[in-house]
Amino acid sequence: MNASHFDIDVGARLRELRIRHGLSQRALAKRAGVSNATVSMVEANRISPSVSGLRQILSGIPYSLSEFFAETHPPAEQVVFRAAELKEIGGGKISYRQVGANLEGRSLQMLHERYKPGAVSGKAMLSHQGEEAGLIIRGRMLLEVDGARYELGPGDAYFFDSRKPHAFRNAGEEDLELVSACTPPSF
Amino acid sequence: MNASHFDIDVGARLRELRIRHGLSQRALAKRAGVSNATVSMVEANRISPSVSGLRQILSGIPYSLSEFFAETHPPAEQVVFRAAELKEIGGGKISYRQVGANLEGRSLQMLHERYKPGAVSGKAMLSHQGEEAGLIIRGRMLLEVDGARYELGPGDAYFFDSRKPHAFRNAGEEDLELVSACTPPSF
DNA sequence: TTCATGTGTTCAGGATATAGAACGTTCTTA
DNA sequence: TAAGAACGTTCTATATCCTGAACACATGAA
Repeated sequence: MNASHFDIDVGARLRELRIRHGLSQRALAKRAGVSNATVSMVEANRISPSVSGLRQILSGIPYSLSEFFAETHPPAEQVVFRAAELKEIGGGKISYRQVGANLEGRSLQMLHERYKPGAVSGKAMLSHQGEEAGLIIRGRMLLEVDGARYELGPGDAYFFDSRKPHAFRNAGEEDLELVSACTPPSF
Repeated sequence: MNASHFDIDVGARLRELRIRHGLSQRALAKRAGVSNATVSMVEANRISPSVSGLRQILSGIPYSLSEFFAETHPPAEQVVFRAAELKEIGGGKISYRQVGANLEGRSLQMLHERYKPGAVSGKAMLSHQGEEAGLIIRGRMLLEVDGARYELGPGDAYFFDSRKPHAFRNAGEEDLELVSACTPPSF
């Protein structure tokens, strides 16, 4: 289904979190209300804890199951991206300039977008969960989300669930310029 | 620590996913290589499956543990936020204007930021995992990430892992204006 | 009706996780 | 040195999960 099923190493992940928070196995066990032996064996992958058991262990850090199983992203390398080197994604009437080079494994995507007058984009229905937001820098935008229409000017912004059908249009005579962000990356 | 620990209902979640994919308990059990009794009891929350057991069940859908435990966000309400109604978060020399009213349960946060000359902000060490990105609209910014310093002008952008220590400073004589996004929300 | 097939649930026994107490090691401090 | 405390690991009885086989109910066909 979704890519990247590099089945998580529960033991290693627990150990990593515990140590990052400066806790010993016994300290964590005490805070969580479980035995230190359990923590030890879970970390060594000698046993596979029940979901409720793992939840209890994590409560001592504290961490939620969602956070525990959230994909771990490799650290970012390049920090600053000059205006000239922003990667051009679109072409023609719409220009998407992406902040960041390789978004593989990232949870955030930011774009510097330019729409020529009359340019339209958008998606009918969406694949995966996510959110997107944007803020208008220059020009006028006509936004349609889930059937409703809005006209936005400089300083105005939007925020919605990516699964809703949506469309963007340059509603003015000059170029439309905006900064958008979405999670997770859609390209 | 982080808010929103509405402990997930494992049984209900599994049942929801199974039915959404048009599978009976037995069909799922067969594909996953477990007994139908297990699926039944897990869905009824009569037992709390081991992590490995749950992983095996999910392999029949298929679903990863990450996807299974991913927070389900309530649908967004308001879509458009006028420049005048963007919620002001900071004060004084730095103004943060947040896109979106209530970010509880959201994974994305976007800010329209203004720094007066000399204004500084940033964090030494970070609590939780996440990423942040930004794009300069006006003015000059001095960015420090993990010890390295960069000067950015209009159109320039940044992207880094939130856990790295970082600081922002208005390095010019005029106001600094930028759009930033981070995940997950830090306020 | 009667049979066949589908659904989800419940039961008893073998497999596995967990608690509590022991173990061996590595420090620090006297 | 030795004593003490902290660390992670290992042992054994008990609690829990998980299977394979029944169970009860619904639907559709003959």
